[in-house]
Amino acid sequence: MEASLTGGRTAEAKAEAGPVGALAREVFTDIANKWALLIIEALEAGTLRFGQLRARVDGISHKMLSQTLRTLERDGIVERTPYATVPPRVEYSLTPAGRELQTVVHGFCHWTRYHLDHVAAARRRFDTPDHAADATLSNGA
Amino acid sequence: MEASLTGGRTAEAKAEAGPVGALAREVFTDIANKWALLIIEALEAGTLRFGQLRARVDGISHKMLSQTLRTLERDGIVERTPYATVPPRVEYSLTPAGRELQTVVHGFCHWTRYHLDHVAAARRRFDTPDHAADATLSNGA
DNA sequence: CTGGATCCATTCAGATACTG
DNA sequence: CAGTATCTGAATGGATCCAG
Repeated sequence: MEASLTGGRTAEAKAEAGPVGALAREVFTDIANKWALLIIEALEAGTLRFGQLRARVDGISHKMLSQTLRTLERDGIVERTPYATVPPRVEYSLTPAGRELQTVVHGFCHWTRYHLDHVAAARRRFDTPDHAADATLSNGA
Repeated sequence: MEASLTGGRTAEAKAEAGPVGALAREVFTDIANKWALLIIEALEAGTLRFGQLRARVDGISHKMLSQTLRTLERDGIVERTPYATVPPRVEYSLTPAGRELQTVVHGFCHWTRYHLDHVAAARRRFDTPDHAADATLSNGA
């Protein structure tokens, strides 16, 4: 039985609506946000230092990078390696699980790039005032 | 040349840092949030009505469902089909592009389920007070 | 049933300042 | 350089009420 994650009110869904489902939702929420995904994507380059990451993920703030990295480390997605040098140096890389996730994230980025034109066109259509012009509502039922 | 989406300050990245990069980031942000992903995942079931979607995506509010669906429709990911019946009936389904995205989302959900134990273990380790006990800081460089 | 609008609490996210 | 804490404004998200 494949747990659904969406957690609908079906029979099986109710059965796994316990702490497992809650944890799943929690983890899902941790990674389903743009900063987490962009960081994971950026770590495709291998091991990166804090500053390097900051340069690669355009627009991210010091705080968000730090915060998101901590979340990802906690979830076992990125590995943090501090060196006792001065000035301090900390390197971040993906764990094996993180690398698996990275392939998915990559698919995500690929989709976005590949369908940019499609999206742009869809938006033009949607934003056009006569959006419902040729709709001619299907008289269902 | 593969656009990076993360938009770092590399040479090529700067070259595409125009409206294209901006749009990419915008679209990415639209779909990189839990409600959008959960809705897309829920639409794996095929065509669903508003109420059915609401039942399938556990915990989503009326407002968020409505709002997110509009965003996804605008981006050409879901298709909205209203019927001129009374009471009104509206059906939602994935567009071809949406179905392609769905496979990626599915990988996402799969990763979450498959690595739940790994994450739980990582969290236990991370949340343990003696987190840095056996660290014995690598004396790099 | 679908969907929009409003009000309100919570959270997110950026800027800044400060420690090691 | 890396990281944390605080303060503030913006955005998210939920509850409720109203319209088609």
